Amino acid sequence: MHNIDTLKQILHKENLRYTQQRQEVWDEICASDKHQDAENIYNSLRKRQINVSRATVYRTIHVLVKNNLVRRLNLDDGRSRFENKVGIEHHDHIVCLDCRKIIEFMDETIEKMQIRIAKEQGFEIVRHVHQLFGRCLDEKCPNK
Amino acid sequence: MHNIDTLKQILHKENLRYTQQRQEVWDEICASDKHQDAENIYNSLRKRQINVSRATVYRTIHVLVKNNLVRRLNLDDGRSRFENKVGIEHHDHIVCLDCRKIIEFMDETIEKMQIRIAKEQGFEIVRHVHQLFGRCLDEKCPNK
DNA sequence: AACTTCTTTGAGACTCAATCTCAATAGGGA
DNA sequence: TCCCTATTGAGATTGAGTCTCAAAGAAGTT
Repeated sequence: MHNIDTLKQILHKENLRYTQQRQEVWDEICASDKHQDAENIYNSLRKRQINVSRATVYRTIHVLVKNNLVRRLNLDDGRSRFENKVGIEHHDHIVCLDCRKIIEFMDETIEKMQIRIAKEQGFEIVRHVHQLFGRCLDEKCPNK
Repeated sequence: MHNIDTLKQILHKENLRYTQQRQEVWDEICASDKHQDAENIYNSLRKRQINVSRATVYRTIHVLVKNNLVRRLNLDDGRSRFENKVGIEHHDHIVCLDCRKIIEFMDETIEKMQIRIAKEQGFEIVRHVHQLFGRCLDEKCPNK
């Protein structure tokens, strides 16, 4: 399976061992598009009878983030969320303040403009955060 | 002084009392353009012989943020930073990953585009976060 | 397969920003 | 000035995330 090789590859590169726990954490992040936090990931695994500790979940996430398999999202609610990056196009996020629904967006023009703006100020961009917080028009949203 | 009236006004509106501590916290945030965190604000006040507790610093900041006198910045380093918003044009931030220098930027085109993008997805934007993280070319920056 | 070496894991202690508690203090209207 | 109620400060608490260290496990060697 493709996910196994991807993980084995980066673990090898980092001189780390391939373990069942690391595979399970990576699988869990890939299996969901729900921008889970570490506690969710931990609970999902436990619920499926997979023994793994919080410490291992956090430690594995660090490796995955460092090696660009996973992106860390900070949506200003006090905990990090994580999403698979492998085979996924770059995008930013729109978040509903009422129902916490998350929509992804990407605009090539904005992407280019921010690189230019940073360059004008003498910066080489490494990463950026672009998040739009607001209220959605969804019927199921609690503010209706 | 203008800052006193501004604060008295919003405290009155919120049915809160005007106190020396609240004034001092607000003054300290206005006095600096350094995007201070709560601990910095607390320490600066203590250094100037002003008695105030951490709890009061945090509580006052909440009121100021809620009433748009102050903006909370989350620069992914685990604590919030604060900047005066009164009489200040809207802007976003560029941050150097090496020296943590913070530059402000504003682009009217991007501002408009993000409103349009959100609207297309059925969102009314309330606020946004746009941060560019990278490396600056400053001679004094530790990565040189 | 057994041995060896070194990494990883898990349970729980710990950290640190931020929040909460509650008795003592102090606005501010009458 | 009195009274009522909000505010304050010291320290306890919370919660996400990190660290510790003994036990378990990966993987190369014989």
